[in-house]
Amino acid sequence: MATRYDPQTAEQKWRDAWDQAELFKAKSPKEAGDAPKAYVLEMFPYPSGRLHMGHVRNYAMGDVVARHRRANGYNVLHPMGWDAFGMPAENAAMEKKVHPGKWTYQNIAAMKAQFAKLGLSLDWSREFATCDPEYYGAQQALFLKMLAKGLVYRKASKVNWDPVDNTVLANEQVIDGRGWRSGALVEQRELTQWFFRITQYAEDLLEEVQKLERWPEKVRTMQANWIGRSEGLQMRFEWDSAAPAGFDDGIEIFTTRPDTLFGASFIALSPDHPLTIQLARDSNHLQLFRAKCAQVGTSEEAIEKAEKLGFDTGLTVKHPFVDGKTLPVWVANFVLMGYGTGAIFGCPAHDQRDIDFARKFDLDVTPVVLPPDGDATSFTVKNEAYTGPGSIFNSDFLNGLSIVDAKRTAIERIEAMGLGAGTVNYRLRDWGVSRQRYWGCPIPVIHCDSCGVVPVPLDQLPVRLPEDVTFDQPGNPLDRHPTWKHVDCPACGKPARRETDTLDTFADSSWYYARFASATDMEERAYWLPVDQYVGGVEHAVLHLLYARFFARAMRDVGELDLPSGEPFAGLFTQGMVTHETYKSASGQWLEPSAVTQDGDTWIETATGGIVTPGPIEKMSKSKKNTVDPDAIIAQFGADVARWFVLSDSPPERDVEWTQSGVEGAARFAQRLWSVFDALADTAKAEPGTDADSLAVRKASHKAVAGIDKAIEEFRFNSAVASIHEWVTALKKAEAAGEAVTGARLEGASMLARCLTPFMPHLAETCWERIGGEGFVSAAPWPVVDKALTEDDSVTMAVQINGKRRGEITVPKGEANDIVEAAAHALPEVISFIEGKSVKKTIVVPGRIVNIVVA
RNA sequence: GCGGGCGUGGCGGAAUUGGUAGACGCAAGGGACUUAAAAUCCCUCGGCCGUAUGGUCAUGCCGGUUCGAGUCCGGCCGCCCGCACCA
Repeated sequence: MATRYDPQTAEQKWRDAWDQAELFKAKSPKEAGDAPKAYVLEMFPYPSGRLHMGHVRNYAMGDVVARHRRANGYNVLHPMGWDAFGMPAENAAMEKKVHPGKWTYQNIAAMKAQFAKLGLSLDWSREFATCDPEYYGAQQALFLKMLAKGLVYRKASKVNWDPVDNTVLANEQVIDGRGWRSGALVEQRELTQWFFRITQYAEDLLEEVQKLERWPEKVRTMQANWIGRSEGLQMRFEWDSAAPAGFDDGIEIFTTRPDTLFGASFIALSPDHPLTIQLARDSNHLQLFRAKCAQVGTSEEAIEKAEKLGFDTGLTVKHPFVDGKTLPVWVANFVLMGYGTGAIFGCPAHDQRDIDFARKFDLDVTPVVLPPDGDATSFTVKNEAYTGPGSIFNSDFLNGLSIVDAKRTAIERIEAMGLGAGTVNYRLRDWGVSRQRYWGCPIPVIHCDSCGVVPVPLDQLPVRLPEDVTFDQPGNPLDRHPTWKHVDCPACGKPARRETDTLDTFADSSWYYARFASATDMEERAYWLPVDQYVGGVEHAVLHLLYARFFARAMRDVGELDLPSGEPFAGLFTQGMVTHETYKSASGQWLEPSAVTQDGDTWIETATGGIVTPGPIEKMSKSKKNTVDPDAIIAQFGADVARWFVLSDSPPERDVEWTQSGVEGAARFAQRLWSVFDALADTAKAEPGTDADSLAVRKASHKAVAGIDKAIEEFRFNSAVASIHEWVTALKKAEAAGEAVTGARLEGASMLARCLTPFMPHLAETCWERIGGEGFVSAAPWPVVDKALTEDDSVTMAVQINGKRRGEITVPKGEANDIVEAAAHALPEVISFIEGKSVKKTIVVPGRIVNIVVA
């Protein structure tokens, strides 16, 4: 009598059993012996308190890899923890009057319970949260080591300041010039901030990222662009007019086009350039101009692009190569202080921004690059700069040179004149990490009026966050805490103050992978790192992954990590999002999927019967209400079905659309899978037969395993799922073939259970048990493929005439070409087709195709 | 503007990387079983012509290379992502 599979009882049972057996605990290097190691890591979650489908997909993928590696004999480390510092906890504290720590640990407990239901093969013995004092204490020690090594420093810098929340905002937290939370106009403020010296590794970070072959090309490109290396010349223009105080040597500029120096017609300073600021002190006009520049927001690129603003300072500088030639010094809104030196020379003929500026303010335009087909006497530039290839002209000693040669020659000349040198510039800037927040890692230094910045002695770490804090007013609770910041200077003993800024939470996630490997043991860290397979969202392509690469280098250089390459993640996979159709009610409100019903081609609101408009398919989000709660899905269908569904249809790197019918299909398939094993439950053990039917079944099984194996290795889980579907169909068909194939079916079922384990581990265990498998299938080795069974002795080849398929022949594998050719020519459809025509040649591609070419 | 990616049935997507296009799934339609439903099973399912064997068109569009192109090359069109006045 056929039975049905009940996920609710089975899933709980197996999870308990796995826990008891400590099945997923990583072995120490010693215990592992000769087994190769595999460190499989998914980006750890922020403990929001609710699991969402994006988590399910992310962790299901990592689990497939981890379980597959384990079955293939690897010593697997697959840990989990919590990225637990951050603003949501402080927001909750303000809104719900609950301490951020309490709120966070409650969320962790709730989320861990949800995680448990997914049946992930995680080693929870290494769990930590970044807000654990042990973790952030270790991070503080690391910070101090980096400080001693010069990798951390303090400097004054401009920041986005929210005047209502009294805090610094990250660039991405500023939306249309306003704070994302308070809605207040963000101010630019000069504050002394802590910085990580990430630019020290700019060259290395750029070079090494190109070598990470198991990273997506897209991410590597994004990182390279972010680092933004450019080669050029940094030089100074000496004064023609009297030098302003403090700028005696001239103006430093950076250019990537020293070949166009003879086309220079002006110098432009950033509105934030120190000289601009100095000049503005004595000039109301310039002050007003600077204010006007500041008004143009950081967003709305289109508006920003439209208008070039300029202010003539009246100062002039000398052209380095042309005696007596001078250039006016302007202030221009399009020159950025944050790149290069904050000053440029303008060559309007060959730079679009410069030509826009020159035309507006009526400045000289002298072309110096002649296009390959251009005529030196007639070539002019109107309103469009020429940025293409060509040779240099109108340029004295550079005339006739290629752009490349002219760049080199110009740099050499400037260097000889002592005015500058060829340099490399990076877009990447040092990482500002000071945050005026409570719920983050305290920066472990003390400010003393006598001694300056004094590190907190190591034996006093961790610098703990105080518990008794209030969130009833804006600003940093650490700063207004009555006692916390008042301490004696560790150096001189006089009263001093703690640093009240905390670290950017990106710091916490920049080294957690090393902590998972071992809290303290450098050898264990060296054993596990780098992470063999990292899995996470592409939204972290730049920031998190760049910061983590920086930290790995910094840890290496302060002796915290034995990792010569400095690369923490050898393999990276970025998975797509989970999307869902959106629904809007007649009154324009977003509706949850559970609140609507499909009625033929139309949708109605279940409660009211109102007409519902289905909207675009978008990433699941609370604001659009197009979310599906994993808990509800697990309660209805089981975790295996949820896992199966998010891996089944779409390629892992692309988005997957969650649909009700799709998940129902997955549930149907789970029952179908079960029936394969259920039908074999009471069958006596039997060896596979050698008859044709048995052989066909065995071939289906062995081919399927080979395909699934390859698909998993290549991160094509959807293909693995398709293979399993086909395999199951073959095994179901074989049920009708009688006693003779029972042995082959049993062999297939045993292999199938093991292949199923990475995807539907609970169902796989139940199936394994049903056919009398030994121990846990989660601990069973991957099935061994008999190569002989994956190859057929005969092959069907298409027969084409002039590239069009006209028939097919089946020939023994490896048959000689002339025999294959003869067989093709003997086909009735071929004979009738080529009758009366002359055969020019016949192409035989062994094992694939025969193509007969006729006139 | 710069950089990267992608266009295949009603839908998500396969296609051993130049060799039988549409695997597998979803949806749809038809049928079996059933008093009925659920569940399950079977069949059909790119367009056009044809009762059918079959023919023909077809992988965004145009062209090229090749015995052979979804795949390679050139040019368009469209969509997505990242960066964006980076000198």
